[in-house]
Amino acid sequence: MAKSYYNVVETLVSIFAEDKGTIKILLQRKKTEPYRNYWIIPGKVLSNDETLEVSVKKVCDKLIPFDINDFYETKTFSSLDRDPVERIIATNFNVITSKVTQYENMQWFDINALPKMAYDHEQILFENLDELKRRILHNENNILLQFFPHDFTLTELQAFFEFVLDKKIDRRNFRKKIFNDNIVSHTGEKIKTAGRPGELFVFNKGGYFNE
Amino acid sequence: MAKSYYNVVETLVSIFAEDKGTIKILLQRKKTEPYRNYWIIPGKVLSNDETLEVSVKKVCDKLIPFDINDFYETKTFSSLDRDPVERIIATNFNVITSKVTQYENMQWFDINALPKMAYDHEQILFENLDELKRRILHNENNILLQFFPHDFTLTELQAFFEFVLDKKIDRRNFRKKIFNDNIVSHTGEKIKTAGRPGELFVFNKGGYFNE
DNA sequence: ACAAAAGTGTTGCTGTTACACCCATGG
DNA sequence: CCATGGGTGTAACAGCAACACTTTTGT
Repeated sequence: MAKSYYNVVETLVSIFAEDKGTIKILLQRKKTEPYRNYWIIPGKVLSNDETLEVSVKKVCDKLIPFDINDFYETKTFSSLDRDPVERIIATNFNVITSKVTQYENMQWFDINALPKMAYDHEQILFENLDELKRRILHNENNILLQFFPHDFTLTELQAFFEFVLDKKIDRRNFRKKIFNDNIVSHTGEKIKTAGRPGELFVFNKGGYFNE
Repeated sequence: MAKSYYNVVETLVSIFAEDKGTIKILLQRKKTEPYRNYWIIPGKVLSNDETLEVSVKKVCDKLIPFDINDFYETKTFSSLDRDPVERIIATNFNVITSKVTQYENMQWFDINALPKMAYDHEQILFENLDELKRRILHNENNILLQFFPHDFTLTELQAFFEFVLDKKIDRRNFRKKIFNDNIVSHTGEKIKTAGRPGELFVFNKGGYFNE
């Protein structure tokens, strides 16, 4: 390949959602060689008349049945051999959504139990999970509201935090902190569970953790 | 311009250094139109046989008289009109170094007193200063050691923190925290100042703040 | 001796941790 | 009445904020 100043650029869109106290990611099964039947982060090659952000929106429009209005870039990957065929520069974006009905050749995976992934896509994910967790713990950009657009019980939310922190949290201390930080509102509604019904809460729009 | 999947990509390299308790950035004066005599973040167009990281190293080699071994990407910018001539995708990297002798057409600027900058370069800087400050306050990747490879007094270090936080810090509390977090070592050396000489310290290699 | 900057401790406040029992519901 | 999960308070501890005087050097 001749030296040139033109490059192929792609966006990769890592789509995350909360599911039963865990974080899942939506991956796509690759149907062609190379890496046939491996899983990939969905994406799209960038044309020279669109921005990365427009490209991300287009990918989301194909995969998510409602509008996305928030996402963020994590990193750009440019190794010469990340694609065996030609050098493609990949910029990864993270999107948070609700876990929605499934699509052809797509599946939600727990981020702790990823399938065999093509190219450097597992690496790309790994390099961004710590940052994702940091954003969750600090509720940056109201990311918790993106994970929980619906109402939820504090037990569900606690399970999610325990997943992110990978450790048990005391129930009383957790509730104290949540109420103290003023990030949730009472709905008065209850949800039926196997035992005593739990109260449902929603996230405040402007709520931020201290710091 | 015809639609194509080939893009021009450039690296921009924001070079920071500590100077008398402030953060300075090394900018380059543009000598040609457009934006003649405006200031730019130094950079370089990427060829299809080099990675972004290699490109960053090449830029640094031209501008800094010693080896750089640490830098990090901040964000990729892809607006269609960020360059009036053609669409160029820019990935910005941050480098921390020591403030060294000056180069032709280059100058160190206080990050709070930037000159007239070309293109979207001021925007690119702004979008990354908060993150830079966060890394400093948490000493991520031993970034303080990169800012202070030499020895320093606690008064100097405190001035730097006050600059980053944009507020006064109590001297006693500051020293308590620094010693508590175990990130500096005594050298026993003193430096002459206008009053009582201050002790010089160095950063520990493995020292991290709590969190 | 005085000017200039470095060095040093204590107290109150605030947030975090650790810990165990009662309550509401369904079967 | 029992099984299941939800809801609640208090005490010890740690980190953080506020506060002023003494020490070392150069002139």
